[in-house]
Amino acid sequence: MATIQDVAKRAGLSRTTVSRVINEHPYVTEEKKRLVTRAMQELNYVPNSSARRLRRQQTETIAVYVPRITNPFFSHLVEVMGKEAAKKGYQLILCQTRYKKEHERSFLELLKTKQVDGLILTSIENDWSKLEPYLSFGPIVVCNEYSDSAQVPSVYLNQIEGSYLGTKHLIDQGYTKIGYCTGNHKSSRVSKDRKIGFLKALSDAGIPMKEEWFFYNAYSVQDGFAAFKELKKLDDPPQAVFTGSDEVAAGIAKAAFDAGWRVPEDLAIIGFDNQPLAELMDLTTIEQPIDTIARQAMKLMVEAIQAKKPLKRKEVILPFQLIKRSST
Amino acid sequence: MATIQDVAKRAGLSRTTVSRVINEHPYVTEEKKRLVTRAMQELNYVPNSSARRLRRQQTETIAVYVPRITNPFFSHLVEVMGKEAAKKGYQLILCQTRYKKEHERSFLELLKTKQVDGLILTSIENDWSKLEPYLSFGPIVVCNEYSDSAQVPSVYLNQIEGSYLGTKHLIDQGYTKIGYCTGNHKSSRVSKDRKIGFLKALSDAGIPMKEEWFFYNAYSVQDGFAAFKELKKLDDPPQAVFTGSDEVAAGIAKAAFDAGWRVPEDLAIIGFDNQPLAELMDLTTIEQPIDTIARQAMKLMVEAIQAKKPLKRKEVILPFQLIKRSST
DNA sequence: CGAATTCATGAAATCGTTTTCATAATCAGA
DNA sequence: TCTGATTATGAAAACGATTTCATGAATTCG
Repeated sequence: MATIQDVAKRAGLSRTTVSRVINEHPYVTEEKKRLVTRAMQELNYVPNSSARRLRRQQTETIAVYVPRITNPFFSHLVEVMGKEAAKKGYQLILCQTRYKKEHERSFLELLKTKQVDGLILTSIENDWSKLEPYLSFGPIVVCNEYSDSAQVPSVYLNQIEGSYLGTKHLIDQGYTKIGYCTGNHKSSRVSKDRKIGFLKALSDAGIPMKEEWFFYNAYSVQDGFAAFKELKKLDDPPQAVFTGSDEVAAGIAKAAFDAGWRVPEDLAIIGFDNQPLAELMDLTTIEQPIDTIARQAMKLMVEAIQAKKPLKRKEVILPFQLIKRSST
Repeated sequence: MATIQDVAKRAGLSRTTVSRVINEHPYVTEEKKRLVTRAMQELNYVPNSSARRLRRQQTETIAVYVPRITNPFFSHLVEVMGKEAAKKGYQLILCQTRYKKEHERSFLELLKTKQVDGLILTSIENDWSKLEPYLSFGPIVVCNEYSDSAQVPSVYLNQIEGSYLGTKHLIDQGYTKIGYCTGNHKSSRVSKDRKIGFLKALSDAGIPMKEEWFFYNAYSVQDGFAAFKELKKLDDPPQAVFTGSDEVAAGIAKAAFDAGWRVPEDLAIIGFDNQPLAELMDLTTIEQPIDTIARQAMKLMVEAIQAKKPLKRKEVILPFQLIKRSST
């Protein structure tokens, strides 16, 4: 492998000048520039990024935390972030926390050991107090998930409004017995807020809720199947169900259909995210502007890295949209 | 940020000894080991990975190329690879080529500039001759996609067999007018082989094909909708259709259903991949052992990196499985 | 014309590790 | 007790870039 020294020798110049050409510094004559460029080509030279990283103290790499990349919501988020990052000359390191505190923490070392310039968190497993100390090693941007105590920029949606919107829609359609089927992850602010919004919509309308209409730990299509199985057994089942994702909604819809129930006559269902699957299954759902979230978060991150200023708390709150289809 | 020098000073020892403790070299007394460990803790020291990379000439990072991470087939692949990589102490850099030659090429620089130890390609856009030269910079493993000329390990499935299996199934069910709806990407060996297998199954059974029953450039649910629209217009439409993905199959099934067609009576449909969506829509499909592919590819990659021997051509060919559901 | 800028280049320091080499101390065997 | 291996440690080189500093040439300005 050719080094900058080899190029310098071949061009009959110093390392410094070669470096200047590479980094487009001023004060290099056209003639030397040509000499250097030619030498680089002849030697098939490329700067060694480890050396550059060490000297520059930056890596041009950003870590993105997601629970699991197979979750379409997160893969969509990552797709857009990857595109944006590439545009701005950054690489993306993918960190799957798999909903585990330990995994999340283990990836934090990336920032500490200077393997990445910053962290984008799309989910938070640990208490913020556990993450906070890492801020001294580089910027962190939170996106989708959020935390009141986090003194960093966050791009998110007001999930209270989102679930309120969806629940209100069910109420407006005339349903009064409404179930709730979500992940309900303890450490997740998103989960908590969705529940708050749901309950608020009910109480605003003076509609009662029933403990047995709550189904938790539902993330996948399979979980939707299971939830319907429970629901079906009830003496007094809900007429409609609010879910935390299109997968869960689709699972319930499919299971209901297989059991001979009609949607929405026997059971109305509302999903969340507006994934391709929701269109396929004709599910009413609540759309989150994933592209915008991703782009905003990446923009904030790059700004933070380049400004090298300490990050301040800052909230970018984006709107939801209800997509009405035939399942409600 | 504390450096190894600071630790050495605090412990009253040399950099060398500290380095030995960090890297668990022999010949350090327990006493000094304690001294060093304590100093590291007190200073909250972590080795700087850029420096280590530079000196060691390796990055403990692997690049994975996928067309788009939102494609569930690829996100599943990446999920498993990420898990395996983490287990073995490697990071994953995600490279989305977006089906573009230029993007694919631009990411190749990662290997050249020593930002990653190796490349796993799950799709190939450029001719192998364009990629070949990069082998001198580090190992490349091909996975899912394959190329006859590539002198590297490949983990893949014999797509001729896969599509033959699916098509044969349609024929066995009694269908004689069979359509074909896939991506048909020119540079993709997978595409080519699927078509070969499809045609072979037809010709083995003495069944004719018709040019107007071929639909190309179909990747998404939307493309499935469009394909059905075309299909519906035909005077003599096929009775069954072989597709290249569950998304496309689902799109066709949905469009058919919306148009009042019955599946499979009016149109039988077979998908590919066995994604959750296939179960939801009750689609017969062909399952690819994604977990195994991913694990095998990652295993080969790590071996290649650690052996530091030049890679040889090697083929790992895995079996398909037909999942029969109600769409055929 | 002399002084002050601006332009152009290179030598050497620097980034923070790991590795090689040298050296001293300890231990085992004859 | 001497020899040779083994254990334990540190000084210095190496990894390959960028950046600082110094210096000389060319240009501008009063």
